[in-house]
Amino acid sequence: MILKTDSPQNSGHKAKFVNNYLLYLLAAASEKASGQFHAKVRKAGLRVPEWRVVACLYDSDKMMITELAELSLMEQSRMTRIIAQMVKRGIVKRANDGTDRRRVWVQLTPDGMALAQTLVADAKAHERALLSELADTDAARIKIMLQAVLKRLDQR
Amino acid sequence: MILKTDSPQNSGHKAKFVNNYLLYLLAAASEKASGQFHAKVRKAGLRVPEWRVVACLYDSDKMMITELAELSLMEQSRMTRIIAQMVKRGIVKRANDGTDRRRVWVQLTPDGMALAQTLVADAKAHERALLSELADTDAARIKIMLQAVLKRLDQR
DNA sequence: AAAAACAACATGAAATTTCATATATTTTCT
DNA sequence: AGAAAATATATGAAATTTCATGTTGTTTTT
Repeated sequence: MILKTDSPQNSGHKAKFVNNYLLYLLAAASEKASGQFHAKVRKAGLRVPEWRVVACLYDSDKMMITELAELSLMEQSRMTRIIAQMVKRGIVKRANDGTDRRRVWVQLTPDGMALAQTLVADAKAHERALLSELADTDAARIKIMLQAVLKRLDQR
Repeated sequence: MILKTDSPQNSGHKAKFVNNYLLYLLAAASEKASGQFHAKVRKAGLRVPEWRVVACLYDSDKMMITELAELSLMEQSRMTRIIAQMVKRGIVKRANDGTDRRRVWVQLTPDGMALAQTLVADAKAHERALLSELADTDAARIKIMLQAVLKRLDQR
């Protein structure tokens, strides 16, 4: 019986780390799944962080800078500047809070809302297509699973 | 029978978009799951993109800039500059290819390798802890699922 | 009712990132 | 072989991001 010799690259049988590492898989899945849609976002004239703001405001109609930052997974000072730009471009507006004068409420303008509706519809369509591609895999239940993961992560 | 009135915020029964949107769930799960470990990375003196390089090189011992960029989910020009910094700090070194003079092979230095070993061990421990927290959920199978998703995404 | 602690947002300055494009080298095509 | 296309990396310049900290306003303590 003839034994195959390992190729030099492989001689040690060391299992690859990265491609089997949860945090990498999550990051890679996120990046690659988002790629296509983010191209659409840019064609609509928004950058990804701005799209996140728009999507958040589509759900809530007004949010504080801090809330937007947390939900959009960004730092507050960055969000402040992103909002400033979006105000200039007429996508959102800022409003004061009647009782707590520290707060800034951010809302979509009519233009912003139009953008939001278009892009959310696109996002839903894109998601349907993506999920249908995955339908025959374990991956079909991925959303439920990710929601469970997030719940755990938020609990700690 | 008394019917509850909706709170104003909730009066259209509009289902929230963001928290049920696959691309958001992926991004949020990735961010939040990584948070803790990335703090360790920074304590070890690396930033996240640098840790990614180190992890890749732990697996492969030499990689081209382009390969590193792709696997680390970054753009090539950014990777070029990150590598330049890491060379200065003695974490990696650059080497030429004998036949193709365009290529730059990046390798860990002994110091870099030591760092890699420590951090990969930490990463594995952190992953074990994370997965054990999720063990009683659907989420336990998340890695298999994500690998399936990535396979699909890479196929297109 | 001060003082202290906390919370929300803003901002300067350094560093990083992006985008477009340049340069050098190899491959492919005709 | 020569031209054209493709590949690998580098780089200038503008824009964004980060980090630390400042400011203002509110809540909690004592």
